[in-house]
Amino acid sequence: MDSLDNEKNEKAREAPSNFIKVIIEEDLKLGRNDSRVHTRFPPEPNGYLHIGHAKSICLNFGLASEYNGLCNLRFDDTNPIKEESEYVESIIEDIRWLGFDWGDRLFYASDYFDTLYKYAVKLINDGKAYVDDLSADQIRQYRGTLTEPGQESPFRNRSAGENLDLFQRMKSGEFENGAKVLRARIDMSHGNLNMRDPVLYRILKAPHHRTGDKWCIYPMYDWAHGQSDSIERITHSLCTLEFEDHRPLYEWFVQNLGIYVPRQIEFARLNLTYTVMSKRRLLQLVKESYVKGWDDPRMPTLSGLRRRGFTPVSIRNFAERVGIAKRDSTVDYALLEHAVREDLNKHAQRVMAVLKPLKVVIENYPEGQTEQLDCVNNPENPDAGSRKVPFSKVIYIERDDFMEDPPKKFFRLAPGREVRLRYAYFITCTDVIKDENGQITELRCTYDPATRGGDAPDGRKVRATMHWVSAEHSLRAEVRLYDHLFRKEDPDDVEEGKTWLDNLNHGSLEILDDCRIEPYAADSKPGDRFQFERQGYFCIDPDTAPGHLVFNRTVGLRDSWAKIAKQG
RNA sequence: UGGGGCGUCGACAAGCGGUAAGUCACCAGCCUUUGGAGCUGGCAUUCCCAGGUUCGAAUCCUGGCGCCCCAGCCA
Repeated sequence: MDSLDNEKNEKAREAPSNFIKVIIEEDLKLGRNDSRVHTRFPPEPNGYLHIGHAKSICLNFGLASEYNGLCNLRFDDTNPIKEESEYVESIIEDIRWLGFDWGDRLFYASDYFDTLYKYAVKLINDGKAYVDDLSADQIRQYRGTLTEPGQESPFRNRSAGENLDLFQRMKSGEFENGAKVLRARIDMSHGNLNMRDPVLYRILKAPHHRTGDKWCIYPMYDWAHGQSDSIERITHSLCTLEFEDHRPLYEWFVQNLGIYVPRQIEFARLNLTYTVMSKRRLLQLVKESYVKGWDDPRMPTLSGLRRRGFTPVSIRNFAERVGIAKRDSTVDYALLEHAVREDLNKHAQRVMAVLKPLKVVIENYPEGQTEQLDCVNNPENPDAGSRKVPFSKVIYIERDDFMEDPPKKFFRLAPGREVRLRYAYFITCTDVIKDENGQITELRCTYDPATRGGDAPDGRKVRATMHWVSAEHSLRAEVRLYDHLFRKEDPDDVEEGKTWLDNLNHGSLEILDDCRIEPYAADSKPGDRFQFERQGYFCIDPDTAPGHLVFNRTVGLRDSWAKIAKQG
């Protein structure tokens, strides 16, 4: 291989560029931040991580590794009412699973509560913050509107001494929830509402998952976030678009405090078709039992996708492919599916499983005989080797693989037609047996002993190759098929008076409890992944118990027959 | 006559004054013991619109139009 080819290959493998990399490279070139790149992923522990967070995680950790920098994990735990340690644990597990490592740099905004308090005192002393006695309602009224300026609070001009005293007493619990707040003293007529004397602290007599009962006042996110980044000396604070107009406020804080100024860059959050991504909505789906939990395989949560069978690599590749930009966008769910198929195709063990069994008796096959046939484990990877699969007189095939009166383009089994049983024999359907209702209960076929392994010595061709399972040797299994959680690409596309919940797809879960799988799967463990030949990728669900296999369908194989059938 | 953003193929997304990358989806063909995978080819004479600058504009200027975010003591 010449060097040009090498160069080409390298180029092809390179992660795509984006506007944030351009900014970072510019900063590096100018020697800013001593040429450090230090990012962070700052989740609030009030819910489970979803695929949208994965985009941000891959971005932040990816950038750090690409530029030999560091990425911290920091929990933004400033609201004890909504936050729980259950969530911090799940978040840690999910990020690790995705394949990222923050070394010893696991932080919490609550680590900085003391520092933040001191910063607030400094602002008070500088006449840049004050204690306000207005109620929440009054504060809202005084704030003005989008088009009209706000009005200054009557408490805005208290002396530094009085403010200090009041603030200290807020801290020690002297006042009730909501009685007072600490506000920054900026500009009540600013066009940017965030600059109209934002609240810094509120009184919240609630125990915190880490600081316990130590605090009666808690910092607002806006007050905590930028300073936390500053304290950690984050060079590039990446966040989503809605924080764009908070940036001037964050800069006002760190500049007036005289501390390190991180650079905030905003990018568009991920939206995916056929699902919802807001934590509020995901929480509602869980709480109101529209799904079975945060890790329901239909959920776009990382725990849901994991249980569904997605691999970390597939999610990382997906995150890379969606790109980073500032434009609001909604990514086609098919891109996510493509990413798993791509990974699983290369790595998943092939196995034969019949989802909807139809009994087939091979009349000329010797009664009581069993053969062990050689089957390839993964045609994409010769090193995966092969396995033996038992064949016998009575087998099951897929109901959908037989049609009594087939349309022109249907190549599979039909009366009088010959097809191949994968890795086994050619069989020809000789008889169709039905019950009193006319339902097909069984097929009679003959086989050609000369076609053992699936090749006809006389060179005769068949149009179809079908999967099968020996009735006597197969294992019974439950298989859960999943479809989109919502019927519409955009769940918010509703008629007057309806809500996104009315777009829930009630057929998103289909349970098949009489599936048959070849014995190879007998010892599989939760998380094991397979390709069921001709059908899709499946993984073992944690509900699996001894003697009761449960599979989740991660994603189906692309199905060109389904397309043809649909067209009629 | 509030502020902040954004408009490039059905969906994402490069492009940074030199004549529209790539990916998904889709279509056609080849190949095939998975109607899978793979391979080949097709898929924006044009970048929201209108003017202007320039030899040359998706890129620069002017003016429109459209979409998103902000009035939590949530993050």
